[in-house]
Amino acid sequence: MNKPCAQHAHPHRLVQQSLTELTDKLRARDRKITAPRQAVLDVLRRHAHPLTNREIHAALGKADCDLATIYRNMHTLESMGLVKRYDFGDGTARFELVQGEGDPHHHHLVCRHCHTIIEVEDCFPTELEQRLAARHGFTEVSHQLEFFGVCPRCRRDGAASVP
Amino acid sequence: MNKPCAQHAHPHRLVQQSLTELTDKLRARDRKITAPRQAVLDVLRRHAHPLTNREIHAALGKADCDLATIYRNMHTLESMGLVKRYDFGDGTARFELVQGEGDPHHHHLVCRHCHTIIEVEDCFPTELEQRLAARHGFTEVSHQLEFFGVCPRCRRDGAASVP
DNA sequence: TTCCATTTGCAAATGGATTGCAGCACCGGG
DNA sequence: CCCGGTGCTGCAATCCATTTGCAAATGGAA
Repeated sequence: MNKPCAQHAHPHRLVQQSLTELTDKLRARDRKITAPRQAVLDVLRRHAHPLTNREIHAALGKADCDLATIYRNMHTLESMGLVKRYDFGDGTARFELVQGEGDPHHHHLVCRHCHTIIEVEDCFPTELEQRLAARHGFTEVSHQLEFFGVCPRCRRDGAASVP
Repeated sequence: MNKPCAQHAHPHRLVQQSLTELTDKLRARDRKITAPRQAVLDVLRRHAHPLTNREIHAALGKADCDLATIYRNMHTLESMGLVKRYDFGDGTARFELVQGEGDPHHHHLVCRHCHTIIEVEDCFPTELEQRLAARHGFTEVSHQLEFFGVCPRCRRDGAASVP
């Protein structure tokens, strides 16, 4: 709670939940098991990094479904705690599957040029968060933290990666 | 650099720069001193918290100018380092005047209901930032951190403040 | 005062996200 | 196994922050 957490924890977040498990979670919450929903969960399941709704939509092959449906489902899944929303400050939300109950939230290190994403297991702010809550009488406190920079590759290639 | 910084630092960020000083900064960077620009700076100068472009626009009284002009100027001022952009995750950017050279960036604690903003002087992540940069070979690293919660007043009033 | 690059106002265009609505599908009860 | 109600979906329209094209207006150096 006060420590820098795992130093060199999982370099990649691996798929840990089967589609069946995820489906069960839907069922447990009285949500209908629909094709679009399963397709979305399956896409998220096989990606280690946050995806935008558009990326999810593109990743759906033949299971294609309406973008609006994806937007709606992401809200649903988020409120159910199955996915977590991240904001990289570029105006589009990104979603990642939550790995079970005690999955501690994490942060990201994003390349400003090629948008490569590195998962960051460390998390300091929680401590600060407690202090702030106490000092200002706030409740239900949470925080959002992301890191930005230029990755080794983009630095080498010059800033010509993404205009 | 490794410490939690000031514990009970300035509860409010005060106006520290005169309009003249700000204007001089524009001049120093070969920017034209125009009415809209001065008006915007003056509005920011007299507000202790981040403002959205729309709020700035509304705050301009007779000095009214086009919203697009404000958007363009905020980009300019940001690239000049005169203002800093903040993202509270609600889809609209907010800007705050940077208090001179060594003004250490800071963060905010925002009420999810009434959107009250509390300036947070503490800043931990810089340390983590260094570690991340080193570990992954990233350069020009920066971070963005904001806290969210429910303020004492909104908790009392029930979640009826903002729909 | 003159000239030109920078700015501005206005209107149209973008792009992510949301919503109204009618039709379809999941799934518990019969 | 079939039926009906509630929840979902597709589609199109809409919202809203932000951006952009363009011609006219304006700083400010010569």
